[in-house]
Amino acid sequence: MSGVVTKLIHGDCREKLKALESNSIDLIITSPPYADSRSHSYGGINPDDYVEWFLPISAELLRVLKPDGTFILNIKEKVVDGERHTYVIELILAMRQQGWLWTEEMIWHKKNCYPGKWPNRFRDAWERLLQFNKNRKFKMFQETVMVPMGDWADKRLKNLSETDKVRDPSKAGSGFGKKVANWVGRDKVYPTNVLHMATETKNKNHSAVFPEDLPEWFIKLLTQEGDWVLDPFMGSGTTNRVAQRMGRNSIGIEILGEYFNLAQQDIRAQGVRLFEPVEVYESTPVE
Amino acid sequence: MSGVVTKLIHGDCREKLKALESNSIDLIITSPPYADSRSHSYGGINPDDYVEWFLPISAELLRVLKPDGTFILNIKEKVVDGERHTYVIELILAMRQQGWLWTEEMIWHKKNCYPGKWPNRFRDAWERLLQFNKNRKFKMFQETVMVPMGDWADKRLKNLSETDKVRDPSKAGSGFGKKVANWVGRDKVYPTNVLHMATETKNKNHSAVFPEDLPEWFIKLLTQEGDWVLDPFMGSGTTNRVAQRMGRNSIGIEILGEYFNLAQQDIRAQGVRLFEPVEVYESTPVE
DNA sequence: GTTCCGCATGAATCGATAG
DNA sequence: ACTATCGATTCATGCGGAA
Repeated sequence: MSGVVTKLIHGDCREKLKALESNSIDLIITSPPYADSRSHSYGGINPDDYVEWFLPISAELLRVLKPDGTFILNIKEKVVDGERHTYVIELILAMRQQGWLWTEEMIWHKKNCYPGKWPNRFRDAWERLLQFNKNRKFKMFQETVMVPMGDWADKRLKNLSETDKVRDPSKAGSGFGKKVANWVGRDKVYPTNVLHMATETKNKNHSAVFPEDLPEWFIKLLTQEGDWVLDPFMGSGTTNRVAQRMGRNSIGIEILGEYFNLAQQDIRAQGVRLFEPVEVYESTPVE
Repeated sequence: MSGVVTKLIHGDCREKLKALESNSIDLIITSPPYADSRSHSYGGINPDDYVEWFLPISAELLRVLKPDGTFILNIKEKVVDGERHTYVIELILAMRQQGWLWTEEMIWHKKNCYPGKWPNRFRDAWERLLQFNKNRKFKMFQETVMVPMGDWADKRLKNLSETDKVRDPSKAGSGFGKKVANWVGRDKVYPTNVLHMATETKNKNHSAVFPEDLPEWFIKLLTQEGDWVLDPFMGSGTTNRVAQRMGRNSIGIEILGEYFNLAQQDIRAQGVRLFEPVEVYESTPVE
């Protein structure tokens, strides 16, 4: 049985990333501190300085990612002076200058978003899941995240008409045609780029409420067993805990001792439960 | 009874907007041709030229909008060379330079999105609904779009991903039940900034499938009866038809004679049905 | 009149082939 | 090498006709 390595690093990712090997990571997935939040850890980055702050980090991430790997960045801009701040879209432009490809923007629809009422806006129920790559070709295992077909399929596919059995080109000349017969016996369809996931309600004393479903979905989609996953803003270790459970090696970096200890504790405990050889590396203990 | 004015203008909005009075419009809502589409009308704007093409138009829109009015821009970037193109986010930055405030970005989740399978991306199930304002203070009537509890619960349940229901029924079930308890006695809730609406597939001879629900939602939220609504890219007149039905005056501009005639026909017919005085202005007839 | 069921339709994208 | 065209793939919805 292959052992799973979960490496936890305590420190500032701006420093610690430099020690990682180039082209060694299959998937980077992280939810960095949004501007002006978690002010106790990374010093409360001013929205206007956010791009400048993040670029050195994304440069290191570009270096450590394998050519066919993927970087998933979960982020959302804050409201500043009644406007959505532009640091996220500016970051996208700057990262492209850096060499990243902006492959896709998926939506995390938060089904149970934070309650509240404001006079001129509604509750914010979504966050960006920005997908960046080093190359147009990258690893993706779509069949691992297929979902059950909608209810319509039962009735629709019960008995097929003649046109269903052949390829029926669209009348509108869009070049689109359908062959319904291909769908018979299929019970699953590919998902879309809108993910419906509730936020985690169990309070982990971590400001970012990253549900386990989220890293799990991307780890399934973008890695195989034995691959390497990195979260440079580990927090309480959700990504690494999921990766360990799924047989992926992972690295997590966290600056705050409080979170680092929490993550280390959880992941060690899970390693024991999993009955499989798990090595937990760690840097100097934190008190 | 107050008459509703629906003014339809045939021509290029880059020209026709100049004739409109400054500070006269309460709500602008439009879905401009996306880059490289509708090539037969606006000449198929190249993605790289999109910002440059749109800025003169948004400048006019800024002029005609009332200080407390709102501009809702429905748009989505294409994939070019395997990447999401950046013209939309560049447009946001450029419009802010022009004097617009980028108040919010809402998501239109298209429940029945275009089918297809590609090796490195999933089906695109969402579009941007960008909200721009001239001032931090603007008109908004939130209570008009409150969702009945039943509806809300129905929609929420429907939008739970199937995997969630299957994977962890107990958790999902209990979470939902708990929430429901909080809503007892309340009959309406505020919506979020994620709108779940299906595209219209009925044959309208118009490529853009703008569901009536979409303008209706924003017209309710951002205008009152007698207010003025503008759609500079009218298409087959969905926005104006809805505005007329809701007792709002409106202006629609369309460059293509085919769509213009379609819109004019529909809106006249509806005016008769509504039993209320409706004036339909039009420019030179199109054959 | 209701419900049921068949079916065309859509702001799509990729890769291969042709000019 | 670079652009233009073409074929392949795919799923939820609302309409309209049938039961």
